[in-house]
Amino acid sequence: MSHELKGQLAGLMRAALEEVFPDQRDSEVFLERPKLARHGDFSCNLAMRLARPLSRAPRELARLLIAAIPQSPLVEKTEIAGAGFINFYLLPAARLEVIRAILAEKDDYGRSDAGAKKTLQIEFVSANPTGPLHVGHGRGAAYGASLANVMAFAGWDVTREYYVNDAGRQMDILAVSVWLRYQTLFDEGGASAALFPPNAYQGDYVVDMAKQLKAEYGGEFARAAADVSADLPPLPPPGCADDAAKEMREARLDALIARAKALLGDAWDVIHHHALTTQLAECRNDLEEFGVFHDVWFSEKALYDTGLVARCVERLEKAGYVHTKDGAKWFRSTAFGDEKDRVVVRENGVYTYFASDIAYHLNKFERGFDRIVDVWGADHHGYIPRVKGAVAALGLDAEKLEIALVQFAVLYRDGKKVSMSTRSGEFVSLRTLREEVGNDACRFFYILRKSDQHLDFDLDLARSQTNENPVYYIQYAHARLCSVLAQWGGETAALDFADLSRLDHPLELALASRLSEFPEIVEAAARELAPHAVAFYLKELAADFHSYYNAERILVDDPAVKVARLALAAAVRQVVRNGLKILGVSCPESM
RNA sequence: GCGCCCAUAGCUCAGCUGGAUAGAGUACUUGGCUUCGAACCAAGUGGUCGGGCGUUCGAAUCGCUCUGGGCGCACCA
Repeated sequence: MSHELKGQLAGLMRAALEEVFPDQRDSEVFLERPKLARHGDFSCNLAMRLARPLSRAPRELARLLIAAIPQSPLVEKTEIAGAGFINFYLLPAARLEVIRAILAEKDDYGRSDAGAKKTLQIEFVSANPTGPLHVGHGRGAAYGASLANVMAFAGWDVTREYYVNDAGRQMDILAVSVWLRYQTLFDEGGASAALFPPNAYQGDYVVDMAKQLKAEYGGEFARAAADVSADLPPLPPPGCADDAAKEMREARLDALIARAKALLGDAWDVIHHHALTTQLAECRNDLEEFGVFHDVWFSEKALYDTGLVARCVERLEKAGYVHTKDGAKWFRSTAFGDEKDRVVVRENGVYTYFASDIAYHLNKFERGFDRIVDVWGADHHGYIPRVKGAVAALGLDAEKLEIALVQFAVLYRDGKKVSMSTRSGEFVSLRTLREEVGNDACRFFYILRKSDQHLDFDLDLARSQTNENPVYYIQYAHARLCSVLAQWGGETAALDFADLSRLDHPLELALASRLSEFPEIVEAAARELAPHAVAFYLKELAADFHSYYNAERILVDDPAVKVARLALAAAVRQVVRNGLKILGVSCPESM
């Protein structure tokens, strides 16, 4: 198997090293694939790395090492090149053997046991269920889902999780928004409509939920408009300073929430629950249509209900990391490199979001995962020190927790930035984007740059040039392969016995080498938490195939050559499938 | 002001633990369908890897510094 090729060559080099320079036996031996074909199939820089400790010329060391390399049935020749590279040229048979491995392993080709079946939890998306997912969430969804697939393929036992913020003020704002819209359905004079705050959730989906409530419960939750509006804090006067105005509007919104709770009693919970479950279902449905699935939907509220938040703060207090100041309880995150200490219990006795987040991470650790990855928007990066600090303060191994930051995706329409505020209702939903661009292009576009790179999502470009999207380039290669194999019409099992020595075209050997890279790509992508590497690899694989396809005919008259080329074709198709599956992109047989 | 991220071809971006002449796509120029799918291929034009200093056999990659962008610095979530 080709993945072992690299390992076998490294073994040869190590043997040579131990024979010639036993003192240096601990030096790491790296093999890499040279960029240029005329530098061989694999290259080793060991001689150059040894030059310094041994105080000898690299090329001289390379000569000694090469002389000591054991004979191998894989290697055609070795050479010294450049400053002291040792280049390996493999025999064609060794390069082509990967085809047989792919046809045998099928969907499992590229899978590795690097993760050793250790448990890994990846938490991603975790958007507040207060409205439709938008374009920004889409990137986290595509990244997280592809990352999870890569990690699973690389041998990790992956749990995909969504953290539901169902306990906070944002949910209260949504609930009161729904209720106020509901009120207007029973209010002919328009007094309730005028009451709707500018900082409540404006979207049409809020009105829809209000209508659903009316359909299900009639006027059960309707209250007199005068009771709702009585003695509310005032709206900011015209000309009021921005900061002060914002503060006044938020105070008024909080008063409205308190008023709603007072007027509605238990009915408040019904409305709250209705809004939550409706939005969560929407969100889940949206993600599943996007090919994004979560194994666990974890409720923030449950952390309170089970008392874990309280126990968590107590545990921090016992550990001596909590102090009281200005009536609030602060976690001493400065002890862990944070800029300032952070409040966990407010002056009014209410826990902060941070407190429940500490509890959430404690819960993650208590579930025994070997490794935990949080996928966050990059705007939360300032949050990392306090969370890692809290984990450490709880006596847990903060090394197990990694934060993968995903930069924001900014949407452009007509060359202008599109506003992305959920509360204002001015956003492009993920659903809209998927409908305009298509699921496959959407998944691929999101993943096509590394996660720490800003993503400018040009809607007009994505819409007008979908045929130029690289995803079609790859899918087209797959469709072509399917077409050729279909026209041949034979059983693919027959290809297992192909005489691969009939593949002697340079493009065939190049294609085989490319195929053999796949397991290395998967491993590297998993190691770097970088699924985009798989996308770039597939582009290269597709390019190699298209070149070959245009240069040579597969269905030739000579039966032995034909079967050998079909075996290569089947192997390419298999690897395209395995790669696209990781990325959550479909493999159409025709398009 | 402090902290984190980013800067590579006209544009959009790759570049793995430092490696050989820095690569794709796009745009532009030219050529290839009576032969397995032209949503494809072949060839060409295009670079002070933001600037400077340093580390070493060797730097787009590591360190320092400057410039220019993005984001964050709540008893919000």
